[in-house]
Amino acid sequence: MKNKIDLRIIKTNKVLFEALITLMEQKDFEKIKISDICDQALINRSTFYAHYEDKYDLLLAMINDLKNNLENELKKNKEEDISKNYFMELLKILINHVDEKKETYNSILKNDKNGIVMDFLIDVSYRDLTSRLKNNNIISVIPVDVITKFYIGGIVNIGIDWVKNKDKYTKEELLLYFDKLIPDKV
Amino acid sequence: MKNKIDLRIIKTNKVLFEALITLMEQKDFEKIKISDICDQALINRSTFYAHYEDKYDLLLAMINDLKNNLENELKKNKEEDISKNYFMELLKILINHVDEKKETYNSILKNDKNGIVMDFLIDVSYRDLTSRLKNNNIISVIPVDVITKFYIGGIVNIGIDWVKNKDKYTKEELLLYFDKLIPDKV
DNA sequence: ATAGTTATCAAACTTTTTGTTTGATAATTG
DNA sequence: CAATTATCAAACAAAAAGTTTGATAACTAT
Repeated sequence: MKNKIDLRIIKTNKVLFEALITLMEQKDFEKIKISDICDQALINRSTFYAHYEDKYDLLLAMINDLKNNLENELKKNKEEDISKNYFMELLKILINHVDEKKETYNSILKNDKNGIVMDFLIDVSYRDLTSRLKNNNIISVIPVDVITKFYIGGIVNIGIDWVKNKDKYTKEELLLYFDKLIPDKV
Repeated sequence: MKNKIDLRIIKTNKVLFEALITLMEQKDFEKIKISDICDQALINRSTFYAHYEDKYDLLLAMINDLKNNLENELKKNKEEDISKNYFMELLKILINHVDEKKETYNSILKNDKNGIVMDFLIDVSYRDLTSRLKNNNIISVIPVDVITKFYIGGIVNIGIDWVKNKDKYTKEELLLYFDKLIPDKV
């Protein structure tokens, strides 16, 4: 009784993800029909319904997949000393992760209405960001989660710009900008 | 030959806007049917099509209306000395504007996929924000529009939080937070 | 106040898209 | 290789999107 996942399922998911990304590059999510997705993915429409309720369900699955991917990436690179301030390390991993999946992120960010990407970035970076800000004086005046939202908002907004305009500046410059813009310990 | 706008048109637009806002408070934009909007607005479906192509068209019209509204607000309050640094003034007007239309902004921000609100906030505040940052040393290291995107992103992200959780902190506190978080001239 | 204009309406209709069901077939697993 | 099951095509039913019509009521302009 091994619980191996059927290869066909994996394959179907893969082509559906790819199809949706391709289509989202071309047009607005609103305008994409389920039949468009199936045509692009070369699968039968009834197969789509065997896996997902609707296209929004598919989008959420994609975002979730991305999140898991990032979390694994972080786990791999971060079994070290917790006391240290790893925020810049985290940003570096994050930037590389986004860089490798630029098309996906570009498509998704355009359609991430409820800020799900924003939310999981907050999730992922909350601890290290507050750690970086710990001894800074602003933290005594403003609620921590407000500060966090502020800097994550800034990071994501620059990130969106970077993803959209791939070649305006390099990964290294991006990282440098973040370092300058986010206050360090005093 | 006066070109007065027919009252019925104004009225229809009004009820359509209100209907969409009401529905967006209740459910996701994706799930809202045009017939839902018409039912809520108490108008005939063919009347809807006489005005808008689809519901997305309606949403865009609403956002545009909001933008015009804000721009008028700013014009009224800013015929003064240009040389002065008005950024905090601008934020104050902005906060009041959003506060007066909290429900609308709350609904729209949930569905503003392409960052249209973000874009028009950048439009509106670009000049005064760069003016505030002018003599700050970061501006020499990082491209101006990158810095702008960073701080606008932060402001909007806190703004979203504020709009969603109306009573976590007051307008005055919000303004104070912005003042602390956005570096001033040296 | 009224004549002329036009936005809205109800109702019936076509087209598009969604969602479901069937049984046959081919791919995968153990 | 036998058993399972995901995919398929094809035909459906149901829901939603758009369109068209001619009648009516609301509005504008004189």
